[in-house]
Amino acid sequence: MATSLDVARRAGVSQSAVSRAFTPGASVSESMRARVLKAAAELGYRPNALARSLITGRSRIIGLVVSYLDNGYYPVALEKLSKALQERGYRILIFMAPQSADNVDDVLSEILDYQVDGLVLASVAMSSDLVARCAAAGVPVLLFNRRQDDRRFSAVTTDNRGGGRKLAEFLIAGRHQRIAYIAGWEGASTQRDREAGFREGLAEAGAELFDRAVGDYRFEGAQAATRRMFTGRPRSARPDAVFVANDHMAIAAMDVLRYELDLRVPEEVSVVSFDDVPQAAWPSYGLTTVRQSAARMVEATVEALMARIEAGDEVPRQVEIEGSLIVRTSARVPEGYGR
Amino acid sequence: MATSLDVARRAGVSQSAVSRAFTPGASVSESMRARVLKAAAELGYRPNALARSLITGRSRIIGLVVSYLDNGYYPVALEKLSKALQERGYRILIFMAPQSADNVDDVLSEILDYQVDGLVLASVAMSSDLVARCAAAGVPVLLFNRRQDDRRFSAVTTDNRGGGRKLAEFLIAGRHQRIAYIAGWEGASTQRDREAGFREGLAEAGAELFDRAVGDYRFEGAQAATRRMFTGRPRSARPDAVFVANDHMAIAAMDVLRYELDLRVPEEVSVVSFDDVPQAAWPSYGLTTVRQSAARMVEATVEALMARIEAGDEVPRQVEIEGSLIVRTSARVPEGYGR
DNA sequence: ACCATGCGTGCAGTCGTATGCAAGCCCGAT
DNA sequence: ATCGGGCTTGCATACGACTGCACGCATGGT
Repeated sequence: MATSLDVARRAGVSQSAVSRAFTPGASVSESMRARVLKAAAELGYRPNALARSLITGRSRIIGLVVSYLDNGYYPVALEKLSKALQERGYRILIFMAPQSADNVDDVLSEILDYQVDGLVLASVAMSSDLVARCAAAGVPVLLFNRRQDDRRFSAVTTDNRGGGRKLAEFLIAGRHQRIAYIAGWEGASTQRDREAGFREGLAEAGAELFDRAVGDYRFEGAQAATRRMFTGRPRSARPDAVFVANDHMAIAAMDVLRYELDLRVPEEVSVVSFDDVPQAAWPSYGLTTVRQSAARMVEATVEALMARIEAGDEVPRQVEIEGSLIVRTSARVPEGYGR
Repeated sequence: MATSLDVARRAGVSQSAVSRAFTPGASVSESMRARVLKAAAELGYRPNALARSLITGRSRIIGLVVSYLDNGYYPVALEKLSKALQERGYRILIFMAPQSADNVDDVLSEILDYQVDGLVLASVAMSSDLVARCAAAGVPVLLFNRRQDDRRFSAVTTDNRGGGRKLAEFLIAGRHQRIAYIAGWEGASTQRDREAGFREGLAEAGAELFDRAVGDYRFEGAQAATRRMFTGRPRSARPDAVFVANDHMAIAAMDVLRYELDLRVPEEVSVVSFDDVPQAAWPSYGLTTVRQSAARMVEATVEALMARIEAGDEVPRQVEIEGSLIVRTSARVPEGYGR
């Protein structure tokens, strides 16, 4: 690999000149820049990003930690995030978080070793010890799709509580009598907020949860929860509507209802959920769901990160994006919710 | 951030000693190492990976270029790849390739600036100019799920030709009369190989393609292709079986067949495809497909990369993994293909 | 003719860590 | 007591690029 010194020698200039020719805004004459670029092209030279980062203290790398990629929401978000950051000259160093929360700290430490300019945690929590280290290192942390009451970091979420409430109102309007809930992983703020909003919505109509099970945001978890909830009971003791905490689980639940338990959806059971993953729109499912707009969340994420990294803002931001109800075919549609 | 020099001072030793304490296999006494680690812990010190890479010439970063993340196969592969590399102490720098192949070179150049130790191109092609630069930089390139006749880089693929042939045999055995094909993006080797194998299989049974359309490996492309193929013709002029070049498109095709055209699958039309993405197993689709094992492909990928990076092998490897036919419910099942 | 101004350039030091080399130490063998 | 050898340690330099500083030169105004 050619270095800036090689280029300098070939162009008959100093190494500094080469550096400046590649640094936007540096003080170089046009003729000098042209000469350097010519020599660089001949040698196939490109600046070494690592060496540059070492001295500037900015790597233009954003660390991303993700836990589940099987949930269709995250690939979409990742793709958008990556593109948006790429446009601004940043790259993504990606880490898969192990299930067990203990190891997350180890993984995060490794990321920090790479002097990332920012950290995005997608549905992942972090220990307060690590928070302190990030703060000390001046690395802004952004929680994507997770809230933590600690105000030290930025967070971008959907209005999960409001979304939950909308779903409750929708089901109530549909005159459902026995409304159940299949919960996500209880440690997640999305789970807590969605449930809280849902319960609030029911309570306002004088209703309450008919049944509840936990699916942990996992496919198999949702299958098991559905079976538990619907088998071995007389028809009148079974829910006639279920809010499944996210689309990923809702799809699993619907398939169990239809293909294992021979129940018709939405005629016998209405299913609603949250996220609006691409698969939710597939006609086989047609999930009525609350859209958590990946585009808007990513936009807010990038903006918040750039504010801290480039503008040097000190105060973390907490952004909450509204979720809109998308009415499809998986649940009985009440009057006035025309589709 | 604390540096090795800070640690050295606090422990009352030289900076070299600190470096050695963090370098596995270096010559340090146990007592010295303990002393250093203690001081390091007190300061929250961790070696700066960028500085280390600068001097060792190895970044322990693997560049990954992906084009489609909406096809469920890639998230799965990405997750496995990331985990496997993480275990070996490597991280992934990810890049989304734009649709237009022109920009891929720019993107790749940026990756190379980070002195990656290796490059994985998932279903992405690269110009020969870039190939030369990678070779010059000593960066091994691995084509994932794509073949290129250039033998200079390693490639890991499934036996697409063999898989296509298996599907042809399966459909023939099912006594299908009018067998059609919906192609992927014609520039892709997977597309060419799958089609070639499929045609061979048909030819051996004395059959040939009844119809053909192109879906470009895109969801909307497959929908359009299906409509074109099945509308405005009498029943007897419509295919009674379709091989759709991958699951991602097959799902789109099935939904069009069932929900737009009111055709029953598999009773009126059999659908088979390739990949075995997670969604293929969902009972709503139950795709009969050729499994392209992500686990095995990733395993081969990591192995090939490590051979070149760590063992210093010079010769690129071309690995082709067998694909097995997974029989589900989207196609009529002939005798002997018990399920 | 003089000086103030400003731009363009090179020099040299810096970022944080790794590592060849030589010096120091301890130990056992002769 | 002497010597050789192995194990530790520190010194100094290198990796590749950025950047503050000072200097040279051309310019313009008086």
